[in-house]
Amino acid sequence: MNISQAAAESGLPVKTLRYYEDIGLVAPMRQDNGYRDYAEPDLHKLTFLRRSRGLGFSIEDCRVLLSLYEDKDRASGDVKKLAKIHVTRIDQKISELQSLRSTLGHLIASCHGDARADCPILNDLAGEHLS
Amino acid sequence: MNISQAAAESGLPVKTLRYYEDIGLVAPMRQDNGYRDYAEPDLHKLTFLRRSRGLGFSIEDCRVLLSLYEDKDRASGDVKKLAKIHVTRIDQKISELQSLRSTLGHLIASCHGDARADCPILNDLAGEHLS
DNA sequence: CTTGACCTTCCTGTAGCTGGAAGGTTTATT
DNA sequence: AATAAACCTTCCAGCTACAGGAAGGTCAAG
Repeated sequence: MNISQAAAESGLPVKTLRYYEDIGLVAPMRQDNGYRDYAEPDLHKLTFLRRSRGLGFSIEDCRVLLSLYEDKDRASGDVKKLAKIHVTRIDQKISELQSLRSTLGHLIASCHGDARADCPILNDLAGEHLS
Repeated sequence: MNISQAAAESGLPVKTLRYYEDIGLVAPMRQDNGYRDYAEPDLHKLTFLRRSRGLGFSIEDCRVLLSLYEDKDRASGDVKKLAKIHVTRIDQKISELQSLRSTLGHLIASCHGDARADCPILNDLAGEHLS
């Protein structure tokens, strides 16, 4: 199967498939003319990657997940551990963003937002309340 | 003032100060020996940048904010508008992350996480429920 | 006079691709 | 058969916002 069809079936861009081969994630066979030839197992791996990337796992996470996926003797505990670490990172990111959102929300609420020059948002960014 | 002291006072790394000069954000004078010479207005701008970056504004956002900050005739509405757009982006990111977190949470809860090979997380990533 | 702490510029690398150039192959149309 | 369109290939550059490090100049202390 040519690269464009593999891209269509996996839901990933053509460029991404070539990139994944470059970094050693999914290396398809080659046809006589040098074109990449994606087989069923390759397609499964690509779909697996699209989904795990979609869940925010890094490429290196995916590399581990993929090896676990292909290792029929792996322990599910290994996978769960990785997923838990990932959830922790996500939770941390969420709370950071919520904190930012709160601060910005207050600043926006305090700014009259008209044609006048006085702006509490800029004043705060400049650290005016400190000097 | 030398770069390392400017870094200490602004709370930004030395590397970042040089970078900000490269991209035309804060360009200090030079001493006779070629060393950068940061003056008060430069320090204010650096602090402004540290704070706005800390609130998650992109460098290009900061460039606009900085020009508004230096424009004594600007309208506070312009600043408010930019801040609101930024809040929208943050809200979107938060809800994406919450959705991810929820999906991952369900997967983790469904995985017994022991030494057995059967793993609902990998099964889901592989799209097994579809085939 | 040397040591160490500064400072300079320049080059490379990070994550995860995306876009484009230059060129070969295959397929469809004329 | 010729040509055009649509594929495919490799390789190189660029994106964000810096960080790390090499090679070399400058300055203050002992």
